Amino acid sequence: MTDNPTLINARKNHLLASLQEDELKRVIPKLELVSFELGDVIYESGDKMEYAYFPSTAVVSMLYIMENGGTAEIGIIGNDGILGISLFLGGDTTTSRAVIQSAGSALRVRPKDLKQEFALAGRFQGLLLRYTQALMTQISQTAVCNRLHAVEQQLCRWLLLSHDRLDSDNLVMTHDLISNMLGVRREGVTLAAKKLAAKKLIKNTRGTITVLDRHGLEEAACECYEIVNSEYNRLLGLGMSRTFS
Amino acid sequence: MTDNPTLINARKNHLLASLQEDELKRVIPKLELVSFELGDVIYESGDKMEYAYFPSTAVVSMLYIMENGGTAEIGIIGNDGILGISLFLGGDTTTSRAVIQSAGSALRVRPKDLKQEFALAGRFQGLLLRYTQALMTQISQTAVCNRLHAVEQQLCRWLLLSHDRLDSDNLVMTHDLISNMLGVRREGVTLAAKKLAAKKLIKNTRGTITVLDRHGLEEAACECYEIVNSEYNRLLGLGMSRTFS
DNA sequence: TTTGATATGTGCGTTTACACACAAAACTAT
DNA sequence: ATAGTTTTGTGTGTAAACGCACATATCAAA
Repeated sequence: MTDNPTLINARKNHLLASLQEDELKRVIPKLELVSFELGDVIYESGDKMEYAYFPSTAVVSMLYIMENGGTAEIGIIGNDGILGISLFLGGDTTTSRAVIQSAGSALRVRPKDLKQEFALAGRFQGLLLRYTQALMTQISQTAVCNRLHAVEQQLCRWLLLSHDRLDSDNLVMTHDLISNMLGVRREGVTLAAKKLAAKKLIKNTRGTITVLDRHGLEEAACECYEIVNSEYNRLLGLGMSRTFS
Repeated sequence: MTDNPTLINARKNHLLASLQEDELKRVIPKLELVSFELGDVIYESGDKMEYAYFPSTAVVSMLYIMENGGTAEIGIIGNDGILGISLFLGGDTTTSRAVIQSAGSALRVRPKDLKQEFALAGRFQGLLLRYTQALMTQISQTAVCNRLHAVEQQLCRWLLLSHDRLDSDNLVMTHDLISNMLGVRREGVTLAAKKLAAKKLIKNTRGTITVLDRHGLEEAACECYEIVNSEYNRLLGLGMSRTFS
C-alpha cells in the first residue's frame, strides 16, 4: 500500500490507526479526504447524515442550541474518534449540531459502508462500540461538571480536551467562541483565562490561547478531565487488545 | 408460554415487550426476576457488572459522585430501557453509580447471555443500539439543562422523566433525595417545589410529590423534556419498525 | 403520649455568574 | 496612515443559587 494522502491521514486517526492491516486495506478505499475551516457546520440538528467522519487534524464540537438562544457543548471529537455514531447506532440523526472547532482534515465514509463494516462484527465493530462508551463518559462528565464546578475549572477541562486533539500548543479560539462552548458569558471566559494566565499556565493573545504549562493546567482542572482521559485510555488505549466477545 | 412472573414483568419492559415472540422465547429463560428497595446500589462506580437489568417497575438513577462530595444524576433508567449497556458496548464498567430511585422489580441477565444475544445481530441488537442513542440524548440534554436552565425548570423535567417511568402519580421522594439528583441544594428543591405547588401542578406532602397536572407540568418545563421524550419515541416508539441494516 | 428522628419551611449574608455598557487594544483593508 | 472591525478588558448593578442556622411539621416507635 503506497502512502497516499488518505493513508497518511488514516494513520493520524486513533480508531483507524488501531485497525489491523487487512481491515485497514478493506476500509481505506471507502474513505475520502476532506478539509474544513473553523466554523463549518458538518451536521445541523436533526439532519440526516450523509457521511460519517474520522477526523485526522480537524476538531469538532457537538453543540446544542437552546430555544432561549443559549448554547452549550456536549462533547469534543477529534483524531481520537468518529463523528456520526448515530449511523451505526441506528438513529441516523442527532439533536445536536456538529461544528468545526479547529480547522483541519477528516476522512469521510458513506453510511452504507460504515454500517456494512459494523455488521461484520469484527474488531472494528468492537472499537466503534467502545468509542461510543468513551464518548458517553465524556458527555456525562460534561453534565456533572456543568452543574458542580466553577467556570475556571471547566475552562481547564475544555482546554485540555482540545489540546489533546491538536498537534500544537496554540489553540486558535476567541473567548467568545469558548463561551459558546462552555455555555457561559464571554466576560466569564476572559476573567477565567486571565486567572490562568496569571498562574503562567496559559498565554492569552488576541484570537489564540497558548498552553504554557500542560501539567499545571491538569493540576488546576477539576477531576473531570482525568476521569474522561483515563476512560479513553482504558477503552481505546495502547493496552487495548480485547476483542468483543 | 404460560404467564409466569418473569413473562409478566418482561411485558412491562418496553425493550423486551417489543421483541417478537420467537426472540422473547429465546431470551426469557435467561432472565431472573429480582426486586429492589429505594436506595439500593446496583452498581458502584468502576464495579465489574455481574448482571444487566431490564427494569419492569423499578426506576434507576445513574448518579455521579464528585470528589468535593457533590452529586448529580446523569440519567434515569426505568421500564423504558436497560441498565448495563457498557456490557455490550465492551467497557464492562462505568464511572457512575446506579442506585434505585423507586422501589420495584427488574429482570436481570448475565453478561455472557446478553453479549450472546447481541452478537446475533438481529432485531434485539438494533433495539439495544437505538436505546443507547436514546440514553445518550437524555444525558446530553441533562448536560445542557444543567448549564442553561433554572432549578424550577429542571425539577419539572426531572419529575416528568420519573413520572413517565412509574405507574403512579405519587413519586415517593424527599426533597433531599431530589436535590442529590439535580445537584442543587435541598432548600432549592423545596423552593422550586413550592412554586410548582402554588401553580397547582404538584402536591407536596412529606416524603411524596403527587403529580396533579401532568400537562401543566410539561408547559412549565423547559424544552429539554420534550426533546428527550420525542427522541425516545422516534428511536424506540410504536412506529418503530426499522431493523438495523 | 411522649420522645426521637426525619422532612420541610424560612431567613440572612455570601458567592458566583449574569446583563449591560463602554473603553482599550489589536488586527485588516483601503 | 487611517478608518473600521474584531477581540479583549473592566466596571456596575442584579439575579440566582449557595452555606448556614434554626423553626416547624410530620411520622414512627416506645
